[in-house]
Amino acid sequence: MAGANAAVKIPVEMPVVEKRVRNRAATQQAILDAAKRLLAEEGFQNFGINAVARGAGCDKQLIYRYYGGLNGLVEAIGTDLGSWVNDRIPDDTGGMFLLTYGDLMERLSMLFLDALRADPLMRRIVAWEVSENSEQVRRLSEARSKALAGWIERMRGSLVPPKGVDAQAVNAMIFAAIQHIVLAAAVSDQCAGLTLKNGKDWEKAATALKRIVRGVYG
Amino acid sequence: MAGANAAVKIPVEMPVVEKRVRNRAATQQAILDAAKRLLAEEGFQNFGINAVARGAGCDKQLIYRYYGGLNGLVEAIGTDLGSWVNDRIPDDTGGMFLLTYGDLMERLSMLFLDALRADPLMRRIVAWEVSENSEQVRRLSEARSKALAGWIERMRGSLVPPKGVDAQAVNAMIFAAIQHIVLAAAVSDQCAGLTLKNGKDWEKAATALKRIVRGVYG
DNA sequence: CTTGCTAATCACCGATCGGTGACAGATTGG
DNA sequence: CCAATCTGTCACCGATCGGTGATTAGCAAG
Repeated sequence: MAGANAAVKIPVEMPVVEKRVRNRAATQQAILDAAKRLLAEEGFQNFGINAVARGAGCDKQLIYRYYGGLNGLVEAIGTDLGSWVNDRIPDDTGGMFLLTYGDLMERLSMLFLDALRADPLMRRIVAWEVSENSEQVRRLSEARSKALAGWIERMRGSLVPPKGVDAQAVNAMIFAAIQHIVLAAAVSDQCAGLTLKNGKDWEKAATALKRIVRGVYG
Repeated sequence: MAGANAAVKIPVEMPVVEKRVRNRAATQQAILDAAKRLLAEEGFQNFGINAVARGAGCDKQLIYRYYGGLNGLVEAIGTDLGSWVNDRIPDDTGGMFLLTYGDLMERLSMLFLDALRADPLMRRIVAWEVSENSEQVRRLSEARSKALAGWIERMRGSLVPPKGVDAQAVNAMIFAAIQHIVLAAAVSDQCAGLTLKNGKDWEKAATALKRIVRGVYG
């Protein structure tokens, strides 16, 4: 820039940027936050040590020191994931009385659909899960599925699926449908020819989903 | 290995590797084949100019010359995709008489499920679609959905969905479920707690899928 | 054989990647 | 006050990335 001559010897009296305090806990948190933010906003494609360090505004060496590298950092994200899920998906029944297994699954479907739509980090992780099978993503996947299974179990209460229906397989299909449609919509606003832009589109999707659930469980 | 001393001065009389013939068409095809193979086997993560050139056993410069770079190459893959789909998914009804829309959708679901399970390239492309929104993947996505839509339209014949059902939305859910469950199984042999390893597991998944279809369309 | 044309290769560029060793500044215990 | 420890920064490494001239090598027509 102008005036960048070396002769001036002003000792940078007070650098406008406030000095970074020496605080390990805060730095660790900043790194973790930056990692989650980066993963949520940019996806797993360019997720690496350098990017996280840039995002956290610190040296990448600290990531190695405090988390033992990217693997450890991802693991820390996974640990966070548990509470994350429990914070974002309601545990109660929303004031409804779930009388039948169909009631339960309809409600679970809607809650999961909305939660996933509202959670970019979780979406990126799901996309990562179906794209790679590294150690990193396996850890994340495990944490996610465990948290999810726990939530479902808590919601289920004492309700049991009707006889003659392989509920595990059917539910896997339903959750798979939700995950894929939300992922597809997040990147291209559509899925299998169905436009998913505004709330009205999502209303149609939700209705179709409920119809599917009711078609199986009544 | 043994005997690899540098003193021997045999002028490599006849390098075992046969000399590459000067043949533009063949080279172009080799590049395209290598690209498809790489994408199918390694995924889109490490899919790049250098990797394709290595796989094709030629210089990357030729990819720029013949395809105008990676974008053009991906476009060529997309063009291939159309015939690819039509080759791999049967157009007939398998000797069945599809009397109802439910019959049709059940058959389409099974065909699509099997086709996707058997086609690693298509799987990688689907995973790519939900992970990124670059120009490249958009081209591929468009080619895929167009080929798929054409196939469905051809199979549909004159059958129409029952009144009172948003078939477009429901079918999007069904296809989303198939895609996600196949992708998840391909990388981790499971989906939403459902194990998907052997044929028996897939039988259960197929049954669940049919039950869902029949639940909606009867 | 010579002359063009073109297929194909080589060499190199700057940028970025993951990873590491050395060092500087602050804090703390003795 | 000194020394050890901890936090943070910097410089550098080799490898790989996408991308681009310049060059070599084979083929065919004259």
